[in-house]
Amino acid sequence: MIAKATSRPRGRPRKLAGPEDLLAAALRVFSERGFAASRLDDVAREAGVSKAALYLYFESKQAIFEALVRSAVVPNVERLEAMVAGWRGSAADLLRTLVQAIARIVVDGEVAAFPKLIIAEASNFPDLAKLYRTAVIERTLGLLASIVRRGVAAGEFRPTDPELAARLVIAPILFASLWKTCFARHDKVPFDPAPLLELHVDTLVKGLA
Amino acid sequence: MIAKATSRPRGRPRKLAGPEDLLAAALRVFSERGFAASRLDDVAREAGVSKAALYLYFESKQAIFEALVRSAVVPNVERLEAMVAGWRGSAADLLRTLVQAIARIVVDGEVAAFPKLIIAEASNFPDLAKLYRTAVIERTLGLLASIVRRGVAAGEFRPTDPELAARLVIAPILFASLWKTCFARHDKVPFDPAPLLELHVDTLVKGLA
Amino acid sequence: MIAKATSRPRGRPRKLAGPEDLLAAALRVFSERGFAASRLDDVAREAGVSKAALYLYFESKQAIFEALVRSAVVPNVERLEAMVAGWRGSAADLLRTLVQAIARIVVDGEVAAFPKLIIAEASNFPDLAKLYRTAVIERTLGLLASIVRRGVAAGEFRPTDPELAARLVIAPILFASLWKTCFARHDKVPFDPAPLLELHVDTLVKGLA
Amino acid sequence: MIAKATSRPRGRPRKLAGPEDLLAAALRVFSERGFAASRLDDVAREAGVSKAALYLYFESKQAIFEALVRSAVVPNVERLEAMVAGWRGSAADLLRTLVQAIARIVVDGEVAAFPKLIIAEASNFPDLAKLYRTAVIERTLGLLASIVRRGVAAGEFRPTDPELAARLVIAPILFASLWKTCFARHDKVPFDPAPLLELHVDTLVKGLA
DNA sequence: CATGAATGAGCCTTCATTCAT
DNA sequence: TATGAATGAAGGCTCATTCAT
Repeated sequence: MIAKATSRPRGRPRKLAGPEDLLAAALRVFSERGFAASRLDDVAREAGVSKAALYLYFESKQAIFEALVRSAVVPNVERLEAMVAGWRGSAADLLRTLVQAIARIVVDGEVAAFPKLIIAEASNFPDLAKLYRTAVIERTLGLLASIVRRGVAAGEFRPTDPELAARLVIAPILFASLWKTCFARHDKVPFDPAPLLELHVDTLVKGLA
Repeated sequence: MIAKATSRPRGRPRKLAGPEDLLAAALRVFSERGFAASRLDDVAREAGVSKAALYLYFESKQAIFEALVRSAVVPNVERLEAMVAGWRGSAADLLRTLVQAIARIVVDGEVAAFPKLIIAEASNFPDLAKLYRTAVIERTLGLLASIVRRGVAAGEFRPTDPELAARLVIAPILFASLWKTCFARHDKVPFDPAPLLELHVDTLVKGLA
Repeated sequence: MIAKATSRPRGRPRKLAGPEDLLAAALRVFSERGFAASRLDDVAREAGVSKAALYLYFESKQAIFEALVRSAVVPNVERLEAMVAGWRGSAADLLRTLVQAIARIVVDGEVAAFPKLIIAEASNFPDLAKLYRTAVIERTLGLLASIVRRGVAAGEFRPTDPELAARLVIAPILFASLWKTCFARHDKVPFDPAPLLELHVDTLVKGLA
Repeated sequence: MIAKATSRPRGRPRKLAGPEDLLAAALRVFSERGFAASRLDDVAREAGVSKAALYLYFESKQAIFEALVRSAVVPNVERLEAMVAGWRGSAADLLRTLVQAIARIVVDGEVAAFPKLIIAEASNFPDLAKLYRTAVIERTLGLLASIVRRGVAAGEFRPTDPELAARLVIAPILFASLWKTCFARHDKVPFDPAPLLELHVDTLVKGLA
């Protein structure tokens, strides 16, 4: 939901903590309307600033989007990588944990709209697509592949192409994210990704065993 | 091939058979650039027609999109339903066959861009999203759910929520479609969905057993 | 003076003879305000068209300017060249005639504002400056130099660098043009270029003898 | 050198002596880009000062321009007047000397861009044009006219309208200044005003004799 | 005195849509 | 039926100008 700008006393006083507030506003607006359909006016209003103020911190509309990817998405990937690096249990358990962690980010988190955003704008902004692919997708898939590889090495899983398996792991999470951002609005019973992903991990682990 | 269904007088080479050619052009253009970024100029030029001519058959840009969904996607669903209705083999085999059939449509077919298109525009055109959901997604998921149900009833699969399982079936196909339309352009080795989907069915059937 | 758009019945009917009307309007507006300060809104209003209509015929504001140079200035140079080519009298007489002809174009004519325009925008639009220089200035100077050369050869003038002399011929005409477009507005006695240029030719011819 | 007139306390290296440094910066920037295309940001950066600081000394962008005319141009006129007042030689020699003096200012000097600037902005800033005309042009023309008058009175020149003759004197200098600021950039052989002006004075003196 | 931060107004450009023919 | 010509409504971006500090 897009707020009507936090009421501000009056006049000029406005201390912008920095670009972060603007990015937060942009995240909300882009999530709601998509990138192309978002007007900079909307972003500015959402942030409680003038349109021109956006250009104090960003060179263009697209630059805002790119900064958003870097600031809001990439850190999450790093958190996931740290989690995997420190893991000591079985590959299956790690898979389950990771799936839930990713889902918390990409289905329930504030960046839930990103997959949709990137998919929508990939062809119009190839640079952005490449950035997202390199900085987010490939790193996440690599993480998942490494787990599968670990499971295969440990005899937990049957021999399997880890790159393909990684995509199988991601696919239902992506599905859940997209469902939520595109269709959940009209669901009769509210969409709950948890049982879906539980069944997903169950089935996948069993299927890979 | 789109737009070949409506019977045409045969014989006299018309200037314009009707809306079908326009839709075919729109499909090509929308697939290339996305809906929002496609200019009606482009569609008209691709169809070899004046821009104004589009308005002889369609009320608006969005109406073209909607007609496209109806004409290009819905028939595919009907073909799939027919295939399932006539099936006599095992649920697992049907699943495998159906996955391949869906992938042929949605990954290799000319409507491969539709998932991306719908995802991109769902929030801007809620009516369209609802139409696609009702006419395409839910029918396809229902189809898959019925197969799962059949497999469970036959003892082929362990007891499983068929609605959830249906989503698990679809997810990697959707992934493949989106990958192809959004990222495959920059793949170093050309993206081949076949092995991914094979592994998918293998794993899923095993996991559901 | 910029008119308020010739009253037009009402509604949409408008037959633009072509880009010429737009260029004529642009000439008036640019002459009045200069290129940078002219808004496309003004040009459109002056032409009695919508702003968007300008883009049916020209790619950008600058393109309008360039078209203006080509269409409104270059033909004049060609007329001058023809006049010189056909001349049979003395060099001094030709000089006098040519000075008057140039002045009629560049001081009294509708393109009187061009020297000012080009001078004002030369640094902002180097391409345009180069075009004008090549297509107008150098050709005109070359014309004048050829006359001087002819006069020197005929013993009418003392030996003189024709390129330099050509610039001396032009300078007062340019002065008159600029004075008219920049300062004449506030003259107490209306500015009349004729006696100035007469004295100019007299003095110059005598000085070159 | 601009902005060196107002006495400064001597000794303590101040952060900002006052408006002079700002004007010097403005002169450089305006000369480079022209008035309209110069951003106050550029002027401020060139002066090593914040944009807001400009408003401590000047009311508006235009006010900076006006101050520039007064501070950078007018003193030059006064110097010329002093030179003429003290002259004891022939009118022809004075003419020659004065032409060179003016050219040193307006072709080679740091105010070389002023004619172009004034010409470009005359219609947008009529007040400025009037100021320049009164404070610079008319005084300089008056100076030249007085010399011509002197030469006519002394029998050195034939009877001639001194006001017109003054304009003939100025015209090639103006030409040289404009050529340098607008077109010299693309000259194949570097533009040298000296021979042009030498020929100018020679011819003119001979023509007026 | 000096500035960082912010803004309002404006301009070029685009595009879905319409109308006269 | 079909179109060329035209437009209204926006949207991204710029910049002179102004406060609070």
